[in-house]
Amino acid sequence: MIPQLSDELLKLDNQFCFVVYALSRKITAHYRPLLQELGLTYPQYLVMLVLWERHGEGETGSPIKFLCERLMLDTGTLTPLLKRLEGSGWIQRARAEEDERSIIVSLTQSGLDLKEQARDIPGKLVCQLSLPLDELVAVKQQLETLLRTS
Amino acid sequence: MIPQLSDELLKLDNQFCFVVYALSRKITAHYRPLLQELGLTYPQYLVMLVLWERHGEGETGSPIKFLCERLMLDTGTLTPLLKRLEGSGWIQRARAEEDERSIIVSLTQSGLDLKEQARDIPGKLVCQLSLPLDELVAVKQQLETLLRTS
DNA sequence: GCAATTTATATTGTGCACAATCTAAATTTT
DNA sequence: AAAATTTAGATTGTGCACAATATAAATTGC
Repeated sequence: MIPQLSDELLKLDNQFCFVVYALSRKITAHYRPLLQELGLTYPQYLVMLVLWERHGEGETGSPIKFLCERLMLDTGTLTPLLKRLEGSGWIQRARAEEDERSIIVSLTQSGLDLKEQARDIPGKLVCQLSLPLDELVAVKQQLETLLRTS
Repeated sequence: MIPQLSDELLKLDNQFCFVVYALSRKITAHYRPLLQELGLTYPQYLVMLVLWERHGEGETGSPIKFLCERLMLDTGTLTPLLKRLEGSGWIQRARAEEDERSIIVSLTQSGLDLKEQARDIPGKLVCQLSLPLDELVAVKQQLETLLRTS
C-alpha cells in the first residue's frame, strides 16, 4: 500500500494545534510558582489583569459579561472562579443598580494592592522565554491574527 | 504619579501568554464538532494520533510512560483518559510481561479503523485557519523552539 | 399592559490538567 | 540476599473549560 499524505498530516509533530496546546500548558507551568506566591492561579491572574487595567482607566467595576468577552470564557468557568477570588478577598461582587441581572465585579483594597506584587512577573516570564524579543513580538502578532480571524 | 512601564506590561493585550492560551482554546473549539462525530475529545484525539503513528511504525503497543512523555502530560491526566478510551472500545490496556509495573496501551481493531474517519480532519482544520500555509509553518517552527527550549 | 422573547448569570455534569500522595514492582547498595 | 532507592502507574483533591439547562430580570411585540 502506498503511504498516504493523510498519514503524514495525522502525525503529532505535524500538528500546528498540538504545539499551541502544549506551549500554552508549558507557559502556565512557568507562571505557576510565581503566581503561587500571590495566591493566584493563571486564569485568576488574567481576571486580575483585566480588573487592574480597568481600574487604571477609571472603571472601578466590570460586569461579568465584560470579563467573559475580554477573556473569551463563559460563565460556567468564570462564576466559580470569581467566587474563589471573592473568597480570597481580592474582589467584590454586587448586583448592578440599573440592571438587576448584571453583577459588577470590583477590586477590594487588597486586590488593588496585589498589583504591586505582580509588577515584576511579566519581566521574569519573558526572561524564561528563549526567543529574542523582536521575534516574540512578531510571532505574537501572527497568533493574534489567527485568534481574531479564525 | 508617572505611569510606569510595568503598568503597560500587565495589560492583557500585551501578554504573549494570553494569546497562546486563548488561541489554544479556540483551536480545540474548532476541533470539537469534528471530533464529536468520531466520539473523541481533543486530548483523546492526540492519544489516538500517537497510537496510529506508532502502529504505522510497527509498534503495536505503547507504555503509558511513553504517551506521557510524547504528549507532555502526567498520569493523573492520562490514566482516567485512557480508561475512557478503553471504555469506548478504541484501545486495550495490559501489563507488560517483562515489567509488571508498566502498562502497554494498544489499538483495538475499531481503534485502528477509526483512523480512516480521522483522515480528513487535518485538512478541514487548516482551511479554518486564516493564515497562509507558509506563514503557518514558520510560526509553528518558532513555537516549537519556544516549546523545546523554554 | 401583558405575553413572548431576549439577556445576564447560575447550576449541573463531564472531562481535562496537575500537585501530592500511595502502591507495588524493579533495581541498586551494601 | 536484605534493605534502600528508584520507577511506573493509580488515586485524591482542586481548579479550570465548556455544553446544556435553569432562572429571573429586562425588553419587545401586539
